[in-house]
Amino acid sequence: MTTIIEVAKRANVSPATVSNAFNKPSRVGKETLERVLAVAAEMKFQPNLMAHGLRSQKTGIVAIVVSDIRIAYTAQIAKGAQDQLKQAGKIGLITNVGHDQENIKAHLRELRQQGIRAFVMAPAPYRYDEETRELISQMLDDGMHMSFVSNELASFPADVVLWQAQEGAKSLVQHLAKLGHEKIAFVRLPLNKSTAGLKRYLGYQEGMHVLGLPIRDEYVFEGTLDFESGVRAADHFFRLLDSPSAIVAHDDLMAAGIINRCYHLGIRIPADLSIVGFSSLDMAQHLSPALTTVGINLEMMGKSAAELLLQRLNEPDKPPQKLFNDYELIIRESTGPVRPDQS
Amino acid sequence: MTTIIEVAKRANVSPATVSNAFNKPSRVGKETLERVLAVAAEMKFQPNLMAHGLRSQKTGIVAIVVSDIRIAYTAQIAKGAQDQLKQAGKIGLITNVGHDQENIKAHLRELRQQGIRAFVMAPAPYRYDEETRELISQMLDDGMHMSFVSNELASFPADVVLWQAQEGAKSLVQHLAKLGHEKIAFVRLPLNKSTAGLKRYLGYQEGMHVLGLPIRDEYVFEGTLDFESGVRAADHFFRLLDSPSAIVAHDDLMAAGIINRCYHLGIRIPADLSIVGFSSLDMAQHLSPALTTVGINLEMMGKSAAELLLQRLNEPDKPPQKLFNDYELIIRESTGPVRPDQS
DNA sequence: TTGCCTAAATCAAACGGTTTAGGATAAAAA
DNA sequence: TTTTTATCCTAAACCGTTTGATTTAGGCAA
Repeated sequence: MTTIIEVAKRANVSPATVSNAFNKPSRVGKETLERVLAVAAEMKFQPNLMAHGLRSQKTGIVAIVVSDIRIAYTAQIAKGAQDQLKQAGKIGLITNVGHDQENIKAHLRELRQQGIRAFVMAPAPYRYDEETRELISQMLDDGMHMSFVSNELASFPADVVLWQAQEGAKSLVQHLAKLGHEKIAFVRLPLNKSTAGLKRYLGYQEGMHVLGLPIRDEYVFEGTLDFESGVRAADHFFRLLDSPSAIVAHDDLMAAGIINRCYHLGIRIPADLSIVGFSSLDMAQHLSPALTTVGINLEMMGKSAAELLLQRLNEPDKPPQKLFNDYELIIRESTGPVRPDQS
Repeated sequence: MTTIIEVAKRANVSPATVSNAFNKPSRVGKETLERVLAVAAEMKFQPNLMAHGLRSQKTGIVAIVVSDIRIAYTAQIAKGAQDQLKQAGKIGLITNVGHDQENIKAHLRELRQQGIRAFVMAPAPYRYDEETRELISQMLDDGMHMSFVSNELASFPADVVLWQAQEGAKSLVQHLAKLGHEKIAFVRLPLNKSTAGLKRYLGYQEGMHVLGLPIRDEYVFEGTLDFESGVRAADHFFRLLDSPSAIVAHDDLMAAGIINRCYHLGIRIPADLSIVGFSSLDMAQHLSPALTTVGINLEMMGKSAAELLLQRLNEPDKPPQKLFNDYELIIRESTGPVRPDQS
């Protein structure tokens, strides 16, 4: 383990100068700077994280706070953020806080206690409650830096990366319309429960409106974010006298549930019914049929969030930014032209 | 931020005693110990990780080294390990090293340089090459502690947690046999590429042997660990004059590929064909049909690995342990009785 | 020459714990 | 009573950096 002192000796300078060479290059003469850096590189010197953190009260560790790393959605964001941080010489500590609010707060407080001052937060698919938001707000006031990957938290005075969920939903509807569908149903989340849920539903509404199609009450089913909801939604729709020819599901997982129900009922996709979802699952492409979906490059979103954070660390007083990532309509097997007798 | 000094003052002892109370309780009188601990708890004292690490050269940080956190298999193990470590007051740093061997080595070296001395390693689904194994070997010699979640690394003198892959494969074959299947095919990985691949194949062989069923060359297809291989395997089997009535796939992802091919060919599952896989995907349950599979509690495996590591940290000279986790046969929708004309 | 200013490099004191060596006290042994 | 031993506790050094204060060395004007 080469320390700063050894480097200093070898370069004929004091440890302080070596430190400055790394942290405040401007304070060091050009000549010396080069020499020190060269020696450090040669000796493969890497500043000790502990010592650095202890003294400077800045850890170089950025916490990537996620709700459930087991979910592909989350994992991709986390990976993207971690990669980006690593590239900037920082360590991204992926922290799994679950969705119990007490637990979340305890985690955040512990991280703060440990001197971690920078956070990438990706709460989805869960949400933070009022108290937790209060804590976050406090932390921001205390000078911590945070960058959110979430629609929910867009109101905080911090950097946020999100995507045009509403536009995405609209483009799904338009894709279906182009295939001749008019009886398009939607499986949504409770509107007051999730901003993402609302956005997607509004997009559906808007899409239908633009096309001059009516939104029928019985074509909107409200469920929760799971497979089972898809199954129930399917049952609901098929029980209608005039059942839809296409279904937009709030999430891939719900779409998978619908597909499963169709499988059991012998309903052919896309011959009898078209289905689309919103990309959360890597697996969507491996379903049978493979799911048409609106995809977001989650890894890129993680990267962006980390990048915003890094910028902020350098320039703390920059006004908060909102970054919109592009979505992409991924057409796969689950959508096809409407059956003539259905339209 | 309450420091050890404040606690010391409040408890009328020296900082050293507080430190001892936490780290070497036996060195402290019963009376004092209780008082100190009580005061510490009351003040919500948490030792500063940096300071602790700096002085003691033990970080309290355990690196959880995975190849790709985006894969559900990996994420579950990582989560389990992290939870367990957290419970023991340590921080589990999930580190995504990818599968480029140079990168892996660089990562490991960096972690070492940072004073991290304890590792949970879960390389799957990738492997470490000879050079990387050499480095790991060195690190073990240098006194680092490692705990592996992998069949591949069972030969190292370190703790390993694995599962009875061979038995699992056998139980799949037996399940199919009980349903009347005799023409059972297998999709395997190249045998020299992965220990897991070999184990599962051997289990298939053994299962067939016990049942007195022949293993036909044309019923064994060799592929790689992806969806596409499943598709190709399906095509191969269906081209046979006497095609199998059941397929065992090395992995759920391959099984998903087979299912997809059947979907397109109009082959009904399980009426015409039964399919089973090995649990790697959370999504297996969301396929249509839901996949019968051999499941392992990956989170538990992660927990176990962390637990072994923690034990070793306390007792460095314990002989290395191998821990076998139980598997579970999860019967879902993709298997059913053989068609009379098929047997 | 003297004085003043600036830039570059150094010094020494933290940061918040752990560890080592040793001091005080009390109990046990001589 | 004195010496030894064991038990608790403490003072001070130390881990590897950073950081304000301080020194040193030049450059330039007066």
